[in-house]
Amino acid sequence: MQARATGPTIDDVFHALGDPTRRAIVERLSQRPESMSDLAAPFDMSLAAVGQHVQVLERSGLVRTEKIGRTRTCEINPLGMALARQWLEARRRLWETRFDRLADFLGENEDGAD
Amino acid sequence: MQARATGPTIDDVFHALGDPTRRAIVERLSQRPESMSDLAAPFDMSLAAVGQHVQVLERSGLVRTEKIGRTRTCEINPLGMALARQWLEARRRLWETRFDRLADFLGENEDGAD
DNA sequence: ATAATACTGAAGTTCAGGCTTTAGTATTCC
DNA sequence: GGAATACTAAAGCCTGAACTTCAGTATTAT
Repeated sequence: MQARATGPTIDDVFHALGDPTRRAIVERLSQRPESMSDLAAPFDMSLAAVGQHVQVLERSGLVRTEKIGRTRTCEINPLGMALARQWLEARRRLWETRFDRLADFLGENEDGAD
Repeated sequence: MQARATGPTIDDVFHALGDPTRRAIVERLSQRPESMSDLAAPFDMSLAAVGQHVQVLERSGLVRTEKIGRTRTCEINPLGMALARQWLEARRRLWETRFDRLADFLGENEDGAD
């Protein structure tokens, strides 16, 4: 039955980044990959809880994991970050072109043009 | 009593962007400023609910509003977007330098290059 | 002045999501 | 083999946050 054939959505990404613990995990993994236990150690919560956060991050394309033997290693997945960045950039383009049009409008009605 | 003297935090911004309705609001406002009512119209929820979302967006620095007469006009505030973008960029720099160091390591142990 | 509009505040309801605990499974060590 | 390690799945608890409704204020229109 192959659920979740499609990749992560923008909603997945921003929902994942909305939680401070998950952002902290992303920050740590931005520096180096880590095992589940090492990753969980500094947090004031159970290993299981951190595991759940990692699952959310994985589904959102922000983290990639691989299990070797009995340890699972987690590392950053650029895909999720790219999705987030693209969304922000797209919005920025929109309101910047709005400002440009405003500037054009002000510009052509200024001075002795025409 | 002047609460909230300090500006919006990263947590405010990403929490705000974590909700799909609020992202939809940001998308609309990226195109043009709108009154509360106009903004709320297309959403399948009460005006009050949209108003609450706008408050969250305002506290997070993603939206700016101004009340003139009895209508409140909402528009994008670049500050929040900038905060989000900065956070993403900072993480990206981290793991990219990690990759660079890896590349350097591989490079210096390869071929005769120096 | 009265009515209509455009919000705004407050209180209550509901539910998703973050956490815990417990009980597993798979792997490595001795 | 048995004991320790490293997760993982499942169940339940609990809080925060999203939404509603309703009542209230300020502004504009007639």
